[in-house]
Amino acid sequence: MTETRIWTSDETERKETTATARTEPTDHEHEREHEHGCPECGGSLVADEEHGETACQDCGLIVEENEVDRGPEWRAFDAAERDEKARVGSPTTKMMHDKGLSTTIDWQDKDAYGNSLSSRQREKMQRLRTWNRRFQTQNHQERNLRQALGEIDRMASALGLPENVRETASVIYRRALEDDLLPGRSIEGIATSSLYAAARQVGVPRTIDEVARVSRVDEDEFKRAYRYVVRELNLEVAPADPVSYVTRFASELDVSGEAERLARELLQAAKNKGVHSGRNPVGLAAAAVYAAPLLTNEEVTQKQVGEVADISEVTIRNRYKELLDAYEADGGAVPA
DNA sequence: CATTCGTGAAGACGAAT
DNA sequence: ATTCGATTTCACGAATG
Repeated sequence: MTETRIWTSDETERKETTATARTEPTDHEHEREHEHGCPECGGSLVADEEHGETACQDCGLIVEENEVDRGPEWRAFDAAERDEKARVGSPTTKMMHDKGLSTTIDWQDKDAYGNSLSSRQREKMQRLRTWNRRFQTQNHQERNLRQALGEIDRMASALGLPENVRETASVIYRRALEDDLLPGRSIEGIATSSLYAAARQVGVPRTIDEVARVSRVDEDEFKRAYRYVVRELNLEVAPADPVSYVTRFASELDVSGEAERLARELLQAAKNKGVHSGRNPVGLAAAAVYAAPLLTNEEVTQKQVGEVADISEVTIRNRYKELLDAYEADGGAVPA
């Protein structure tokens, strides 16, 4: 059996039609590829930047999906060489909905010049179409993914979350998609939930409020979706560690490093005494960040802490006493 | 005057029925 | 689906500095 070379690049059709109606001027650093017309009907192509796809205005054919353009990693010195090299893809990543690979296959058994194909070739095309259809039935899901991953990326940036959180969020979202959790739910909600869960799993949690603020869904829907996702996916999301909020709250309040260290100790003591169970971790962190400066004679009001942590003053009051008690009982020397 | 503290009513949530 | 228990929040007033 002869080896079939599937990486040949000649399905790249490059009709040189005059530049068609682009809805917007080329505003990105890199030049885009679709100045030619639609291969299906010849209609003009429209690049939809938001969804990252290029579609035909007339027949709706999606010519190129997932245009996450990271720029070519090659150089071409003339047109021929460009054609030669131009089909290399972007690096694949889980953050791209189809890892950058997708194809469209015509249903007609004709070649590019309109001639009929041999039976052998027809058979081959049939096989290819079968597979392609499988991808296309996933297409609506892929659309979801594309939009969702974009959202995840946007929110993660807004929250200053590192790359690995986005990757994790992508994985979670994919699982949700595969398990058919989406029907009846909003993409936004699930995407937001994925990100929130990912942040917690990776150990850099954000509060529900923080996440909800950058999300397009309201907080209630977000929470509902989150619980749903966690339950259905059996995600093991340990209660957030209060300590992981301390640094952020402390720096926003400009408390001393000494106080911040003390806050961690308070929380550690609380954990040792088991005072923390059932309580809102954010509340604990807030209380610690309020209590610690008191012990080091710094000025921080409940109100200030409450604002940066989105926790009511009442809760801080209730918590920080418990923290101090636990700290004392745990052997910490409490300065008067 | 601002901040802290305590209280009861009310809402939200998870677990159990 | 409802009920129950615990937690959190809100609103208020009192005490403290």
